[in-house]
This record gives sequence, C-alpha cells and structure tokens, in this order.
Amino acid sequence: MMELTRKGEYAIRGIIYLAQQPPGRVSLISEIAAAAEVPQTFLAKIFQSFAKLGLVTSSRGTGGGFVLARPASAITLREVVEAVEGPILPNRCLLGSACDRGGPCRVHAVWKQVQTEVVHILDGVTIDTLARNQDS
Amino acid sequence: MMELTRKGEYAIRGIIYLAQQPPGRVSLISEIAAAAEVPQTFLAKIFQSFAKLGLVTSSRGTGGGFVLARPASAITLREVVEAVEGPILPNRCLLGSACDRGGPCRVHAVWKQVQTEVVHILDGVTIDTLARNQDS
DNA sequence: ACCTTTAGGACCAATTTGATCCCCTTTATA
DNA sequence: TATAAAGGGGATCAAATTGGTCCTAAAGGT
Repeated sequence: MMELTRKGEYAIRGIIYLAQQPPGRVSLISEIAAAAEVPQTFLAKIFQSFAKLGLVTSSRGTGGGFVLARPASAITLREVVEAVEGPILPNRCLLGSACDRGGPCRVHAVWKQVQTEVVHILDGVTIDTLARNQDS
Repeated sequence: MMELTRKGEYAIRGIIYLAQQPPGRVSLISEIAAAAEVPQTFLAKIFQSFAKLGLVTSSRGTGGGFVLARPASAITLREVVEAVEGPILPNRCLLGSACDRGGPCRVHAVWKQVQTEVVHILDGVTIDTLARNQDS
C-alpha cells in the first residue's frame, strides 16, 4: 500500500530533468519526455498541472517550453507529488474532523500522525537535492 | 495520495469489534459485519486473510466463527493493514535495491525513510489500544 | 443425514490509472 | 500576414484495481 503511481514517478523524473538544466534554459516537453523516458503526451498533462500550481513557467509558440518557476532549492518533493497525486491523506476521515460513522474514528489520530510525518519528510527534500545526486 | 482503501477500513473496523468481545468469545462473520457496518461477503474475505496470517482463529460448523488468535495487545495496526493491503511500500523501487532505470533512483532514500516512519507508527499501535478508545 | 458456518474460486460492475488523440490558442519569425 | 512551432485542454479509451456478489465445497455440530 501507499504506492506512488506512475504519474507521480513521471512527475518527479520530469522536474528533476528540468532542474538539471542551466538556469533559465527552456526545455521542450518532447525533450523532457525523451530524457525522463516518459510518454510525451502524458508528461504534457503533468506539466500542465505544474504550470497551474506555479512550479514551472510555460511559454507557447516557437521557442516556447518549460522552465522552473523557482529555484530548484525552493521546490519540495511534497509539492511535486501533491501536484499530481493530490494531498497526502492516508485516510478519508482526515478530511473532516470526524468520521462518517458517528464520533471521531479510533484510528483518526494514527492517520493524522502518519500524514504529519510523511508531509514532514517530503517537505524536507528539495528538487535541487535530488537533481544533484549522482546520476544513474 | 496514500489512501487506505475500503478493504483496509473494513479490516480495522472488523478486528476492533472482535477485540471488544469477551476473551474467547466466538463471533459469527454475520455478527461482525452487522456491527462494523460492512458488507458481509466482503468482510468474510478479509477475515480469511486474517486467518491465513494467524491474526484470528476460525472454526467452521455450528458454534463456529472467529476469535482473535492472540491478545489484542499483541496485534498491531500494521499487521492488520498489511494483511489486506499488502506491505507498506511507498514506491516500487523499494522492492529491489535499485530502480529499473539504471542505478539507484534519486528518491529511493526518501521513500525508504517514509516507509520506515510509517511502519514505525503503525507498529506502535495495537488493536487493543484502538478497541479501548471511547466508542463512537 | 442434516444443518450451520467458514473456505475458496469464479465472476462482475464501478472506479481509477495510464495513456492517446484532436483541435484550439499563443507566439516567433520568415 | 502566413505559417510553423509550441503548449492548453477536452474527449476518449484500454487496462488495472477496487469493491463486491455468488456458488459450491469442506468442516464440524446435533
């Protein structure tokens, strides 16, 4: 359980590639897709989400493409993952203060703790860090 | 992301009910399903998994049913969740020591950390604790 | 024998995931 | 002002997963 989907994997691979480019360099989606080994049309959707959330800046037309909207050191893994997978919510009952079957559910506090820990870990990792690791 | 499925929810609700019964008392699947408000046939499958993993003991025929195989204080939330949802693996690459695209993936260490933390939290919660919480 | 109760497999519908396609808009430049 | 080069966004679709039912078999009590 708790598996990241392909979408999440692709998102991470794609944005890491962007982070490895010289600052300000515009990358085509086709280029990113090829480098990250991800289906291009699928990655395009992912980068649309990034753009809407302000993680990357997109420009259209000739010479267009994608650039990081912020320094890679200011983009966290959590932002990237949540951009495509939605918020980190281990259990539905974290959505409200109470579960649907009456009072607060017994495991509520546990899931809350899991959520907090995971968010904390992912917030502590920036794309910059990931991009600088020895390449594969 | 990281959501527990219905199956996981049902599993927890069901085993908590069992834990709330007087020690040694045999419960019918129909009884558990009604109390936990879970589809009976679906819960039956879940309890089959529990039985195979030795979390509960099942007996057939008249007077048969389910009992906890161990004290509720010796059954962790992790065991219950993993029984029906599979192992806690935030990313596929935790399965092997390396990812499929060459060397160890950049985020590998992060997912490993997430896994370790989540497992640690869920290992620290027993069904007994959950069963004793004020009821809803 | 017969009834009760779980075991296990086959099966099925709904949802989610993973992707593709097509047309539209934007933009640079010939 | 064409025209080619991008990304934007919706529709669509197949595969996988989830959530759930049904039926028959096996086991155990009376």
